[in-house]
Amino acid sequence: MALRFYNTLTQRIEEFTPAHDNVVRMYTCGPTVWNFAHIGNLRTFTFVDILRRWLHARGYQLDHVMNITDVDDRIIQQALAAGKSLDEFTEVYTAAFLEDSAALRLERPEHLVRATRHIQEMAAAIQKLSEKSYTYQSEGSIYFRIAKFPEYGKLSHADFSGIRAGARVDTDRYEKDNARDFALWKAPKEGEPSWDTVIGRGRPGWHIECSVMAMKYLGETLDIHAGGVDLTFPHHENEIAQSEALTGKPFSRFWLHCEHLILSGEVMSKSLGNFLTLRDLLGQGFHPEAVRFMLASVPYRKKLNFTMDSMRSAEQAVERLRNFKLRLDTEKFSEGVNESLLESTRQALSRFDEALDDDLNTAEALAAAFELVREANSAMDAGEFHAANTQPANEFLARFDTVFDVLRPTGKETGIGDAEIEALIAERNQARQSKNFARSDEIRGQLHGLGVILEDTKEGTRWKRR
RNA sequence: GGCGCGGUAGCCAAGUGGUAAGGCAGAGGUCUGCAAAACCUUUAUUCGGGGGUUCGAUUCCCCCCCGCGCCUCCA
Repeated sequence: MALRFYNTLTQRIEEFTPAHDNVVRMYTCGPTVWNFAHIGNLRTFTFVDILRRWLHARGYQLDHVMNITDVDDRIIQQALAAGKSLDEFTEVYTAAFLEDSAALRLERPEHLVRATRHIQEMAAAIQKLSEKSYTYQSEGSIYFRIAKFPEYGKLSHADFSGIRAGARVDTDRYEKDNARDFALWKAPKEGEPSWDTVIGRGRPGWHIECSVMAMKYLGETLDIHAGGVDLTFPHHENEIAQSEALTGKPFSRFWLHCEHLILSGEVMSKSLGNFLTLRDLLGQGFHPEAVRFMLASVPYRKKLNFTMDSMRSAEQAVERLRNFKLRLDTEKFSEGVNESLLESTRQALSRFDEALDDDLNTAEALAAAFELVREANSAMDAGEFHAANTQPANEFLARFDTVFDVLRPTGKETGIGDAEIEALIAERNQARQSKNFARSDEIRGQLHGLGVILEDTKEGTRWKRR
């Protein structure tokens, strides 16, 4: 079956192909750089990465824009409190975000764009919306009038026609005609950053940046727009309203939303104070690949229940896969081929592909991988894994790793080179021969301290870094 | 109240109208100088509860219970 995704817009699973040629035009909402990203944020970015990689594996080229929101209320507030300029302040967290992304092996989008570098374009877009009478001014700010956009609500599937301010909507705070109207442009305030533009001095509202930057780099209709579920409303709904009011064309054909990461029964969030950063986990000794595995292993439309156990579990699971790879690379297999295993390998591959085609079912894809690992291990144990089975197995792992990318350990400065390790192992084996177990255990312990783990097998000692 | 998601073994978690994937942990075993590491085997008569449809439901329908999210800044 073909590649298909659940589209929030239609609430259905739909077959996906790009609208034009072979290029997928995709926009995903990136971080607001006012703090470190927590692993809930990173889950969404990992989902985007898996999406990218799978589209790529399926033969598509990518033209992907991710924004960095570097101006909004929280940022301004924090920067002010820190006594820093907006740029000085956001630079720190932008760099941190890029570091985290690199640690998690998230592919870099073709365009990583910053809101503050597109202020004039936003102003121009707002001006155009005003010319089309989609806006009104109030106390120096400019609002989008949703009553002018009848399709408002089509993404979140809510009916906003019977307009009534909800009990929890603070109607006093803004001078708005309708509680759901949203700010396109905010009046300048003393001590806050603002820009001079064709529509006057001020700063942009949150939603306009995505519409403007998406269309600037990708055109009026995107193939895919993705982000976290909590952005569905109002952010993405507002993006649709603005963009489609502007162009009269559908803003995006597909809308994909990643579910939340849950910690102790609640959504991980800064405001609840129950958040963990990647740095926290790495500080506890977890490997970045294990974090990546943990985040990728639960299909994106399911809530991910985070526990320290799930972290340890991920760590072990990655190790199991690597051990298999190590065996494949180091053991000597007799000539010939195990036909039945060859067939299993083929089946594992098609099961893997089919799973990811099915709205990125990563759990199912992993099951295909682990089942093959077990079968191949059993064959190896029984001496029924033959030389000609090596390449197909390696090809499977290569396919697996183009998406999951966890097999290669993140290089650490262990302070010991391969040759040195080999030499110590040779010395240890001599010591073992002469029953000098004190010395052999000493070497084992020494290497262990350097993150090198020895495995004594029938075929001799092999080692791996951990 | 509106919209949406979910409740499957100790934990995480797939899945299908035809009799429960996978990972971790646990138990047993193989290997080993001892270990470690690794590998293998094993672990839910049962899928929140109650009805219904069906030859057959965890999977479809109805009701109920529980948890969560969005509806306000939020990945």
